[in-house]
Amino acid sequence: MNEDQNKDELEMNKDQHIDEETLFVVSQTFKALSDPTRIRILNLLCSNEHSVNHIAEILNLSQSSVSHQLRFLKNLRLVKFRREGTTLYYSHDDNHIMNLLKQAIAHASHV
Amino acid sequence: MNEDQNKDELEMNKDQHIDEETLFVVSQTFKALSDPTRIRILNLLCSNEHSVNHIAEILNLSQSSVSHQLRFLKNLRLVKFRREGTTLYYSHDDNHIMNLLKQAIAHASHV
DNA sequence: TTATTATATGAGCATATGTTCATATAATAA
DNA sequence: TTATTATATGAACATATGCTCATATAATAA
Repeated sequence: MNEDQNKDELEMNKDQHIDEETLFVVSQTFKALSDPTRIRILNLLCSNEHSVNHIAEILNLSQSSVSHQLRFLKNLRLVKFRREGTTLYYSHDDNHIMNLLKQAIAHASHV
Repeated sequence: MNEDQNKDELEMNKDQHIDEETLFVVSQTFKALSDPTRIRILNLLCSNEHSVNHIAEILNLSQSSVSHQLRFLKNLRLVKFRREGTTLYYSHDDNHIMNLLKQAIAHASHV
């Protein structure tokens, strides 16, 4: 990572008008992270890939619900999957957003 | 900031069960950041404090809508205000969350 | 006091969201 | 082929959300 570039970008957007597209992407991204089920799924995929049924079992959710939420996350390119026979193994696909989630969890867990 | 402590905290929550309270706080926090209107308000408060009417004028929103959203943000302690006569000047009140927002905007604005 | 200015609030409404249920699809095995 | 396993999908439903409108409240001025 280039920390200087990052710093400049943060500075650039300081109190500046946000264009429509950026506003939409940011709101959609945070919307993805605003639901407890999706947070639990992403947190589970933080380190390892998991199949749909495995996610459902571990988190005590219905297969349908997990599948719906994974589709949601995949549309935003936050997760990806690989196939092995009839099984799909999902994993996270956006290190930057996963890092935001980790930061928020760390921040919240010691409030 | 203590980067080592931060790193340890991130590591600690890696692929670990999130307790209910943390899950709730994290989801609420991201929910606050998931609405375009609230993002625009927080972005405006990023550097300077502003009165309710000023926010409404600049962002072309109704006074009522801004007031409702500010109440929402204040309940989550993301903003605070000071009084001057009949005017309330709002400002941001959580550097960590503001930083998450800046990161997301920076990330989205050069996709 | 009354009037004015700034903000807060509750009700109502249209839309969005997350879940369940039933069923469809896809890959593989028999 | 048919059966099985894993996953995806659409409809329906209950709840949540964000806005507007009308009005209430609070501080100050006249």
